[in-house]
Amino acid sequence: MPKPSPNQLARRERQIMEIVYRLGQATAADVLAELPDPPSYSAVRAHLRILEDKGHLRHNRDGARYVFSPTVGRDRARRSALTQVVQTFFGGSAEQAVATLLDLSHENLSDDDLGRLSALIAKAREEGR
Amino acid sequence: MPKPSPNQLARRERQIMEIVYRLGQATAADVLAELPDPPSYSAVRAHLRILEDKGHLRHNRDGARYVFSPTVGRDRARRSALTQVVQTFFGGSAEQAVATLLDLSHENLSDDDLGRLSALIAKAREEGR
DNA sequence: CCAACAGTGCTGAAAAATTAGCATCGAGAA
DNA sequence: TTCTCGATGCTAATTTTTCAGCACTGTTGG
Repeated sequence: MPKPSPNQLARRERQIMEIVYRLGQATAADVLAELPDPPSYSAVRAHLRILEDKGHLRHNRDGARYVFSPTVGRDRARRSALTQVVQTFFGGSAEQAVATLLDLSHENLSDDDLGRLSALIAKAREEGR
Repeated sequence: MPKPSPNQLARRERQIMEIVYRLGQATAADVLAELPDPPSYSAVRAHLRILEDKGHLRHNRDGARYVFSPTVGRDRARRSALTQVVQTFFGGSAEQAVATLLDLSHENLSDDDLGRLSALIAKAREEGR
């Protein structure tokens, strides 16, 4: 089985994968509701089936319907996505990425949040030496 | 003029945009060299022209050839990309994203890097209160 | 000046993505 | 049980993406 590579996905497929990642899990109806320029219901189901074939999604039955979830674990998907962005937009500099992230959402970060991050960095410095 | 929305791009178009973002600017030959499963030279040029039509790229002449660069400024593209990832994979939690980023590349971060970040956080805490 | 070369614009066609329709199956209520 | 509603699997057709070829233009070195 080939490893799921999000970069190879077509436009709709990618949109759907993002929705499923964002929701954690989703039915065809859920996806349809979130999709921009939504196509028909059966079109969405067709995509879900294809994405399952390709190994990006799997489904569990819930009564009569299928609930889809990503095959790649949450944490791994997160790391993969961040790595991608850091490479593409920050020349591989994680420091720059963190700096931008802080600046980007400093209004949304509470003092506690910042405290925890500060502690994290301190710990990293400890381990680094 | 519609705002360039990377999420609407087709597979090849997105791959090409990522290359141009990574390189900062690029000629058709540059893009071709970086492209996986590379098509013909003229195919790449066709894509570049279309991307320019769509408003994602612009070009400057350099002697005989065109050098393409993104229309969206570097900083804005960075923020947009990070926001996207934070929303999709971290439920909007920038703190979690930063934490993952630190863990992800703590091996690549020098003590100086961490020091700078620490200062950044301290500054954010100052401003926040 | 004037080849030789590298780059461009455009067009038409092959390949892939995207979609809707239809027949079927299963769960739950009466 | 049996009917009904909602969900599924599949297929075929339209639309979009992707691609290569060709004729033309500009640059540059001899």
